[in-house]
Amino acid sequence: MQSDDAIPDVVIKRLTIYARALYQLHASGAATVSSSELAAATGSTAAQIRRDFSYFGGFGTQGKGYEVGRLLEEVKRILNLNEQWGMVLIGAGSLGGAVARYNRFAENGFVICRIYDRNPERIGNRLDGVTIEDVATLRETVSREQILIAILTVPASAAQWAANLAISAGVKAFLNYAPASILAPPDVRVHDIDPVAALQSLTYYLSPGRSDEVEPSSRTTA
Amino acid sequence: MQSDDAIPDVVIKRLTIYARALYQLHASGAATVSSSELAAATGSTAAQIRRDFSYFGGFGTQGKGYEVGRLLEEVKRILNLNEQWGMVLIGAGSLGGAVARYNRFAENGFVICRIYDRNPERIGNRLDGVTIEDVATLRETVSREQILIAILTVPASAAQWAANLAISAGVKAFLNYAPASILAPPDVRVHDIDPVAALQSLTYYLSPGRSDEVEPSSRTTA
DNA sequence: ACGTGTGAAGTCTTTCACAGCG
DNA sequence: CGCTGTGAAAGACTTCACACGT
Repeated sequence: MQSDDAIPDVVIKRLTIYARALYQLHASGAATVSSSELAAATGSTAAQIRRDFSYFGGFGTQGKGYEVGRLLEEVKRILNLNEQWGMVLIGAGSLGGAVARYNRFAENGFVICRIYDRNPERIGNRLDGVTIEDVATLRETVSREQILIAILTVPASAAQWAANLAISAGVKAFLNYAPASILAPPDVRVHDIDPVAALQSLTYYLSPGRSDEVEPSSRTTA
Repeated sequence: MQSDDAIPDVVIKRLTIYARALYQLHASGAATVSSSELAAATGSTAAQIRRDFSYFGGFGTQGKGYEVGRLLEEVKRILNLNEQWGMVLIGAGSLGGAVARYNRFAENGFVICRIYDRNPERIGNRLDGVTIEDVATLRETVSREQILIAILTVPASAAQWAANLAISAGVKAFLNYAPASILAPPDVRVHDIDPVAALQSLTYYLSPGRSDEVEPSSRTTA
């Protein structure tokens, strides 16, 4: 009741986008950036950016803008990006394999420490340098190592089961690649990555009837 | 068209989640579903679901609920899922390879027709049965074949360039795997998939220093 | 009885617009 | 001056709660 200054989720999401742009600005040697410049780089608006940073007190200088290095550090601090995060990958099929080999995780401080599967043919194999273990051993190991993040790359039919197991081991955050809704208690956060769902929401905005042998009479112009 | 005012984007996004649940319900033989049952299956609320469908006129029967097959068909119609959508993949590196081999696209009516790269060493190779072509030929082919959807799997530094090229060829929707913000005109829609950004917004909610740091004061809801 | 569809209310988010500071 | 930070207004979305059809 005392500090109901909860930051909206959507602000946190935008912070990650600002961080991405600030990394680039920093690398390119820019010293300062204004809210309108950052807006142009991220597809946001200047007012939005100023409001977003004002939730954390504001990091700018009037008349000048924001100091790029300082702002990036502040964002990293807010998002807890100054430490390495250990993660567990559940599901070592083709999707799990592709995710395990995605270099940007480790480059950004997210390290896959453990990989689990339930298929005996996969257990014992290595994937990107990590041995695939029996998912039956997940709870004991993950809770002992206090891993808080799990990546779900299991079939949809196993997703809730795997999530429940991870939650019972203390996992508090999921990156869910399974095409299924995960039900979890409020202190556990789930971020879904479903490329097919993403495409399906894009096609809503496209008029039907293109490609194959459609006459060139119907076009979009939306 | 049918609508007098625009449907919120967030409603369209939820429609894809409802579709996922309805597919499963339909496959499991369920004849009807109530808004509260669908809410339980998708992590939404009953009122939300009724409101969402009411944007399209409402598909239910009072006292009974929704007929699963009918509702699924309505959602598919709204989202334009009754046709095959051709897509172009730009960037045939390791990420592009993984995306090209992701089976769920074709299973859901999204077919990668063309694959482009700018690297001569890759051009001519095949990826999941499709020959990698020189990106210099993209504009001519994509505009002729009226492909409206592009998947971007290029490095961040090439993302805007590739997007501009695709837009000039008539592409109206992007699934953007590059960790960069794409700037596009308002009639072009971009959906970003950035797993690192997703993790970064998850770690905001995790207290840093997981092996110690048990602050008895600050608790999230349990 | 039961569960939908929807005005109305409530809550959350964005945008405006400008005071104030470097 | 230019640009931030922020009250206030506007707008968007969610939830409530109940009339109504089956």
